Amino acid sequence: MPRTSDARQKMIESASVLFRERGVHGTSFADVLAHSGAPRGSVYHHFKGGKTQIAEEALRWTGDMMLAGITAVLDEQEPVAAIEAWCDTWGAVLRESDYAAGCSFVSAVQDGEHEPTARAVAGAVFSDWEDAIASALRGHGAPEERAVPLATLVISAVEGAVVVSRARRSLEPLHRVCGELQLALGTALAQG
Amino acid sequence: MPRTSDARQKMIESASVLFRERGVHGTSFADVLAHSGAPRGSVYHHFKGGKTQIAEEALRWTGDMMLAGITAVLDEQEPVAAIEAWCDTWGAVLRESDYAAGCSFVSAVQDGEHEPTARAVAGAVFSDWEDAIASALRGHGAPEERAVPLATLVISAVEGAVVVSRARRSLEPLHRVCGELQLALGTALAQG
DNA sequence: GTCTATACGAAGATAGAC
DNA sequence: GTCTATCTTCGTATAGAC
Repeated sequence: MPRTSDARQKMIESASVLFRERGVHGTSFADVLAHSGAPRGSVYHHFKGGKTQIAEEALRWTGDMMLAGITAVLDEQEPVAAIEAWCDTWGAVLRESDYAAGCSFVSAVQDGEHEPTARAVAGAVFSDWEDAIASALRGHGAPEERAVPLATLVISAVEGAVVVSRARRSLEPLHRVCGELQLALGTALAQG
Repeated sequence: MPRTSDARQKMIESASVLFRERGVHGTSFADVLAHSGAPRGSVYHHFKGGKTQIAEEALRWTGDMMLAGITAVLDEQEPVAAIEAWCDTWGAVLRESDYAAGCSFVSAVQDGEHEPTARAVAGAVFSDWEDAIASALRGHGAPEERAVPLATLVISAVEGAVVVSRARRSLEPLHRVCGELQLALGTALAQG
């Protein structure tokens, strides 16, 4: 017999997947229910705050998962190699979804006028990622005053490249940005 | 007496403004009419293709305006200085809108599952910008094989930085990315 | 805890008068 | 060319039965 939290967690994970493709504003409860197979009557039982609440929880869950992935790569590889690992992961997401999926947090920012809570979560998630990357850069010889700016550059450039690659339906923009980012970061680390 | 095209052009320009803040999917006809003051009955008279058509035309108009701005800066300044000019412009947009406004084309990509035409326009617009920037970089000593990748990096990083700055309600991410982009581009041009 | 039914509003689109 | 009115669909949210 399934525990009561199973349906709830399934909805969160389905919302996470759908937000990647359609954004928060573009995803309806019907979409989440169809994708998760969760019972229709349980939505407001589990999420009394409605769409705002499920969006907030799904985005936090997504952000934590991605942060874990980012730190796992940083624990095993040099920063320059880590960039390639992240871009490869994004490339797989784009290819396997035929460019339908992207980053939930970019969508959350765009949808912020309708869902301010989602935009706030995106801000917190970006900060978490930035902290993790800046910390790793310091540990690999980056000049102290450039650790945070370089981390911001990496996040911004990769997120932007995913957007451009989706628009063009090609992995080329992502590949190019990956290569240039590696060159820039390699130069900065060599100077430190 | 106003020419017939006045109301039509006003709707396009209003849609352009609203797309920056709410995206294509998040903007309704009512929003466009309220913002433009255009007569309600004229929507389907001017745009028989409905929302898809007005979105396509407004995005093309926006993209052309922005391309003109990009090339104007490139005609007057060195590439490294041009980056600062673009970031300053984006900073003003963010500040004056209290971080409500961003890039229409990022939104258009996110809304692409509902509005595929809008995503296609975004892809074409990004290509136009890339061509203009790559051409200028070639003219300022960039190695031939890096002109396009560097142009893609500039576009991706700036677009990503605008997203992160909106999420965090701070100009800091944009400023940091601006500085790091200038360093990276300066190094690359010196090598050429 | 899950169901059906339904209220309520928003948004896209159409019809026909002026 | 612009108007009002209306149709339809969709999405959020609630009510009450099982």
